Formats: sequence, C-alpha cells, structure tokens
Amino acid sequence: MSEISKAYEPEAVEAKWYARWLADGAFTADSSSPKPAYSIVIPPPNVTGVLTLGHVLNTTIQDILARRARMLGKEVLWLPGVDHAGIATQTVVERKIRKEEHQTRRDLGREEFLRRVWEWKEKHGGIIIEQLKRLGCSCDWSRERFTMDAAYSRAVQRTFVDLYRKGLIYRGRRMVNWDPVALTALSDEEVIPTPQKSALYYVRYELVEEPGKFIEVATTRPETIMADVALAVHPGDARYRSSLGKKVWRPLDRAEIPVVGDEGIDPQFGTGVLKVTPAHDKVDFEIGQRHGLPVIDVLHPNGTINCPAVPELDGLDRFVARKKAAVLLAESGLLGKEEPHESTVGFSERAGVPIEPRLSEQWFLKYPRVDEARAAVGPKGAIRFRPERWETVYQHWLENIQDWCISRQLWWGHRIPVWYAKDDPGKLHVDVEPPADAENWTQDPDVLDTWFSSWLWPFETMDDATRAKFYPTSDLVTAPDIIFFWVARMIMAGLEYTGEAPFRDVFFTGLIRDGQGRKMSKSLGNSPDPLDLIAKYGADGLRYGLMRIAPAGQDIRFDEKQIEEGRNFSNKLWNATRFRQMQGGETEGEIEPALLTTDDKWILLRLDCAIRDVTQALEDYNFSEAAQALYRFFWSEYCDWYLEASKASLASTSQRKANTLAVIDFILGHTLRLLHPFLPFITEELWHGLGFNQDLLEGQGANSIQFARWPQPMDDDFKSLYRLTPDDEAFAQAKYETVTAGRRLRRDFQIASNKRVAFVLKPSQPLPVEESASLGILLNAERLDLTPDYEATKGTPTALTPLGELYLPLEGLIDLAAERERLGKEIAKVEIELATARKKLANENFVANAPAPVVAEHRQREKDFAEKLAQLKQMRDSLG
RNA sequence: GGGCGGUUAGCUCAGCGGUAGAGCGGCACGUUUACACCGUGUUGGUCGGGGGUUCGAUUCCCUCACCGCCCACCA
Repeated sequence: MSEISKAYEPEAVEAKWYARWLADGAFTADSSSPKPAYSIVIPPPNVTGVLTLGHVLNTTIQDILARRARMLGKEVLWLPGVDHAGIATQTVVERKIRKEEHQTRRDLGREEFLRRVWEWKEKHGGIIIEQLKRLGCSCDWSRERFTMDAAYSRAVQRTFVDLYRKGLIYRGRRMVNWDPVALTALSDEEVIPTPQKSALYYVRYELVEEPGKFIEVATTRPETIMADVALAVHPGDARYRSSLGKKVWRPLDRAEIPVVGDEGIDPQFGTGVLKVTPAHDKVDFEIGQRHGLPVIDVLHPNGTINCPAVPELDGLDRFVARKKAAVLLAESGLLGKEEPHESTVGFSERAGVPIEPRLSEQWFLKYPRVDEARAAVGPKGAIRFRPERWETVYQHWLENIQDWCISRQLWWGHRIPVWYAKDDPGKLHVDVEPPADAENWTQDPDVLDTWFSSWLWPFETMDDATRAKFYPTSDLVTAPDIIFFWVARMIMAGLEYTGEAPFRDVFFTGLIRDGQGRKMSKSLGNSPDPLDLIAKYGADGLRYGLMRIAPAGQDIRFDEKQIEEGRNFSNKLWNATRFRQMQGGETEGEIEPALLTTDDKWILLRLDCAIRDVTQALEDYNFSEAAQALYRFFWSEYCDWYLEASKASLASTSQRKANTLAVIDFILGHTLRLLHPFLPFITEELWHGLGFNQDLLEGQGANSIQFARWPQPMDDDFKSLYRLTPDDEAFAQAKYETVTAGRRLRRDFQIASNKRVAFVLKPSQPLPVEESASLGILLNAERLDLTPDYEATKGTPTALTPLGELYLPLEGLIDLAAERERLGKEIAKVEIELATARKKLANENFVANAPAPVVAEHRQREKDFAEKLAQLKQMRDSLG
C-alpha cells in the first residue's frame, strides 16, 4: 500500500468505490441464485422529492440491512423506485407553467399538460435517485421502477377492474373532503386536523308561528346560513320542547325551515341548537338524511359563495363571506354575541388550506381482507412491527376503517378505467381496455389516488422470476406517519393479490427534529441539506453520525455536532489503519498462540464481545446500539488501550512484532467487516488498502468487502487454541487500573504528561518483563523499575494498584501538605462507602431476604473497603 | 374526549429491581512510534413532583405536572 494521507478525504474515495460497485454489478440481484433470498422494497420517494434527513435515516437503515444480508451470504434485492405523487407533481408543474407561460393546465388541455409533466419528469424528476447513490445505497438500479411505468400502470387499472367486479369498488354521491385549491376530493388520511382560533357567532332565528320570539344558534360558519335546511335540538331538551315541529325564519336568504329533534345534539354546546347544513358538514348531512331534509349547496368548488339570492355574499371567498355574513346579520339585528372559539379544522395535507366537506360523486373502495390484515400483524401473525407499540395503532385503525375515496379530480395519475355510454350515462364499461366503439363512450375524467398504486408496490414492481425468488420481502423500513397511507394498505393488497403478507418485519424509524424539537420542514428552513453534510463530513460520516444517535423508533433531535463525530470516527479508523500500514511487515500473518501477550488475549476477547453485541443489536434492529458498541470497541478498547499497549511489542523482537501485527490484522479484518454496513466506503477502501481482498479471492466476489463473511463469535475451540481465559481479562483490568493510577499520580503532582519520569513498582505478584515494558509505555515512563523490596523515602507519592504499590519518586518536587490533603479526601470517601456497606449488612431483613450472591457481594465490598482504608491511612502516616 | 410516547450530567441519549452510564461539551496538562477530526486526567446528576409495593426503586404500581405524537363528527 502506498503512502496515504494524514486525514481521511472521503470525496474521491466514495466516488471511486460507488462507480466500481456499479461496474461490478455488486447490487444486482440474481433471481436464479441458489443463495437464500433477502429483499426490501424502498418506500418510493416522490418524483418531485429531494433528499431529506428523513430519507437519509430511512435508506441508511435499509442499506445496513441489505449489506449485512450480503455478508451473511444471502442473495439480496433492494428494489428502488419513485412514486408519481399525483397532487404534488401536478402542482409543481402547474406552478412552473403558470410562472413561465402564464397558462393554466386547462389552457393547455389534458393531453398537452400530461406531455409537459412527462417532460418535466424526464428532466427534473428523480433527482433523489442520484442523491441516494451519493449516500452509498446498494439498490439494484437495474430494477428501478416508477409507479407510472406502462406495466405498473396496467396493473393498477387491472386491480381497479378486479375490485369493481368483486363489488368492492363503487361509485357514490357522498360527503367527501374537498380541497378547494387543488379542486379535488381527498381521502380522510390526507386531512390534517388542526386547532384553529375562530369565533362563535350567536345567530337568532325568529319563530314563524310566534313572531318576536327567537331561537339562538351558536355557529362558527355564518356564511353557510343560506344552506341551512333546519334547526336541530336534542329531543329531551326542555328549553326547546315547545318549539319542536314548528318553523323558523332562516336569515339572509329568508325561508321557512323546520325545528327537528335529533339525539346527536349536545345540549351543553353553545345554546344547544344546531343549524343543519347538509351540504357543508358531514354530521349535518347525516342529520339531514335521518329527517328527509333537502340539500342546498351554496359553495362553488373553489370555496367561493354560490348564492345569487344574497348578492352581498355571492362570489366572495368563504372566509371573507364569513365576516361579511356576520356584518349583515348584525345589521338586521339577528346577531347576538360573538365570542372567541377554538375548534379543530381539517386542513388539506397538500394545499395547506381548510378542506370543505362537500357532497360529490366519487369512487369508493370497501377494503378487502380487513380481518386477515388484522390477524396478520402481531405475535401470532406473519408480520411484526418494531417498535411493537405501532401494532396497536395499526389494529385500532383497521378496527374503525372507513371506505376509501379513491378518485381524484386531477390529470396526473392513473386514469380510472371506466367509460360511460354517451347515449346512456348509466351504462358503464369497466375494463383495462377501452370499449371497441370508443367514439360512443366517454372515459371517466378522474384519476386514482396515488396510494391506490403504492399499495401494490411490493409485488407489482417485480417480474415473475424476481417475485418467485424475492417475494414476500423480508423487511420494510419506513416512518410511522404512513402506517395507514401505505403499510396497512400494502398488507391488504398483498393478502388479496398474492395470498401472502408482503413483508415479515416492519421497522418504523423515528422522526428527525431540529435542535428545538420542531419537525423539519421546508418552510421553517430548519432542514439541513444532506448533500451539504456529505460534502462536509463524507457520506460515511453522515451515516454513522446519524445511526449512532437514532434510538430505536424514538424521535431524533438533530445536531450537526453528531455528524461531526461520525466524520471523526471515520478519521480515527483511517489513522488507526494508517498506523498499521506504517509498521510494514507481512499482512495477515498467522497468530502464534504461544506468543500472545495478555493485551493480545484481552483485545481478542473484547472483539469476541463486540461481535456478539453488534450482531445481537442488529438482529434486534437496534442500530444505535450496534453503532455505539463498535465505537466503543474500536476507539476506546482497540485504539486507546490495545494499540498503545502493543507499541512495546512492536518495538521488541521481530518475532514478537510479527505476532502483534498478526493480531492487529485479525482485529482490523473483523472490525472493518463489522463496520462495513454502516461505513461502506471507507471500509472498502481500507480493506483493499490492507490487502485483505487478496486473501479472500477464492471466495466468490470476495474481492470486495461487501461479500466478505460477516464475523462470527469465536467458538470454544478457538478460545482454547489461543488460550483466551477470563483470567486474562482480569489481568488486563488490573493493568489498566495500575496505569490509570500512575497517570493520576502524575497529574496530582503536576507532572506534564509528556515529561518522562521513572516509576517504581513494588509488585504484589511476579510480572513478566514484556508486561513491565508495555506498562512503561502506557505510563510514558523513562523507565519502570520492578523492585520487590523497594523502600520508599518518606513523602514519595504512591498509589496502591492491583499489581502492587506504584511509586513516583520525585525528590524535592513534592508538596507534602497537598499530598496529605489528597489522601485525607480519599480516606473520607472510602470511609463513607465502607459505612454504607456495613449499614446494609447490619440490616437483618436484607441479609435474610436478598439473594445470596448479592449479600456475598456486599460482604466482599466491606472487606475490600476496609483493606483499602487501612492502606490509605498507612500511606498518609508514611508522609509524616 | 380517548390512546401512545417522552421527562436521567450543560447538550444528545443508554440503562429499567441490587453501589447512577456513554459520547459530546467544560476545565487542566500535553505534539509521546497513527490521528488536534488527537492524547491523558478531571469536573458535571436529591434519574420531572408526590404517594405506594419491596430488605432495597431511576427501574414495578398509582397520581399529578409539563413536552410531543396519533385517533375522534361537538356545531
């Protein structure tokens, strides 16, 4: 390996490897492979979308799963694609045309407009796909799909026809959520209830039979009074019993309307009277149905008033009309008080304006397989959610499921495959193919809800061979906000059309919030551009930083500092490897067990632990824990401790040095593989840099770390061969404490950490010479003398360590008083701990009831503390 | 109105019945065989409040408070 730079420079490395991986077809799934299958379908981002941190979180997790599966010897398909995103895309293109050409889509006409959308898509769409590549995503790009691909579109229409023929899709005039800006119906899921400050207007309706007597009604919508067809009160409400069956004068558009009794009215609210406006409220509509009331619609589709009878209001926007209506009522003396009121108003998810409940002709779907879908998720089902609590949310939604309004008054999307006979609008042709005598028919102008195509994603994206091998998919990774939009619907569609649950495990990520806990959003401008972060910290740094702080399914507070840490970790990995390369020598030599030091054995044991911890954490979808375990192992245990300790071996005999290098290579080889799913680029670079790819050439594709075997925990044979025992761990621990005590001595006596000093150890047990050598290095000592019969002069700083008494002789440099004070403080501390332990043991209940090992532990502690205390006191006395 | 999550060191988060943990930050010292995107040492916490169960509670139960989500037709 040639000389490498001091700091890791990700840019060139990342570009190089991604290109190589693509050229090698490393991500391409082979349907005919004999290897076991592992598959994920990506939640298709909107074709208008650009990469957000949410995508980074999401796709990094999927990439980790996919890459690890490859290392486990599976045939992996990670199927990517893009969603046509009906409203979002249509809006973007319409806005562009309006801005650049001052035209509306209607000016252009349907065909031309659609041509423009496709044109836009070819030119600007799917930017996000290129961005995912920058992140390192190992998707099978040869299988990339778009929800408007010809084959996919056909499948969507086929599904419509099939469900229609099964009687599950029907057309009906019903109350829907109307978006007055996008001019389309929306599903219930696309409506966001939002608390709004508004006013409650008290309006007086005069009784027809008793002029001069009024019924007062509290309403938030005086602009819809012209659409009132009745007043409703609770039948048991004594206040209004005498008015039941009578009539009142409707204000503004003066007419007689009845007073009816309905159980649904809450006598506590307002005045206990509801004005019934069936055309503009779902509840009112139902009341109207119950009482056979007419429906009067006073709104245009765009939310302006449609009521020529009241010219003052006609044509006004609904919110302008609201204020105006209040003024008009006040002028005619029909407005009582007006009080502030907070209510929940449904907003359009896309347009961001209040939706309007509106009666219209739409297509609806009665969901298939609801019961099976419920049974499929949970401990007894084929699908598990993680975290499990989302299962409850899912079950609750399915329990109360409503029919799905699937038609949209848009142009961009899958056109509804229904034709109406021109001579008989009641006659329908429902088929994927248009009728033979097309000129006599008119196709339904509407398109289908985007989600009506997304719910087929896990299987309609696959050809037969792919499906045979990779369906059902293994994991689904997504955010919990689309649990109803997408996850639940895919389960129902999967059951209906494949007879199987479409995936096995669903992992829900958390939401990424900003430093103040706010949701990331474009309008707040608090969402950093992941590409900027990649440029600054590298894709690996971004991935690792994010994974290390992304707790399982909890929301994440984003802080760029954490991405910086990810970058720092990459750099540490880079330099630790560079250190290895600077030692030269044969790569991956055989480890000679007889030559292993306790440090070697210790780090091998730690590696074994790390392999187990990381593997377990990944199996539990606990990505942050896996990342954290690797961080700790590599940085604290391997670099800070082992690498420093091994510098003694590296400076000693060539035989010993070779053995140490062999251990280092073993550790690096394993660590790089463990890290690869998190940090794909740098691990590949270093894998090659160390020449590890050479040794694995016999294995298929092993020229890349991507296909290197996932590390296995060491088995007992291995451990006995290398004589790895818990004793080694204990000794390493003792050594660690000794070094720390020595460093602290330095610190307490203000000796600069770079000053080489001589330490003396009065060993409590025999110590091999190589151990004292590494102790010396770790202490940055001029030398370390092992003197069993050392007699310290009074006042020599000393520390009691598990390996013996450690002295730091510094004639004349010691402040006796300060040292005594330090010891005094320590004595006080130990005395408290000792007292605590004794108190515990004095508690008869504790001794009698606590488990034996716990009691024994406390006895041991008491003993240890007493011993330590005695020694400390002796040391203090020795200072004179 | 229901349901769910959260509240632990200055910050971001682990831990979830047996002496309070990590990383970052702060402070001090430092360029010593890779790394200042670094090293060494060190300072930070009545584990949201109040009750209860237990020999023992940050951990289990009840309750309150605050923050955040989701569901629900109160005009």
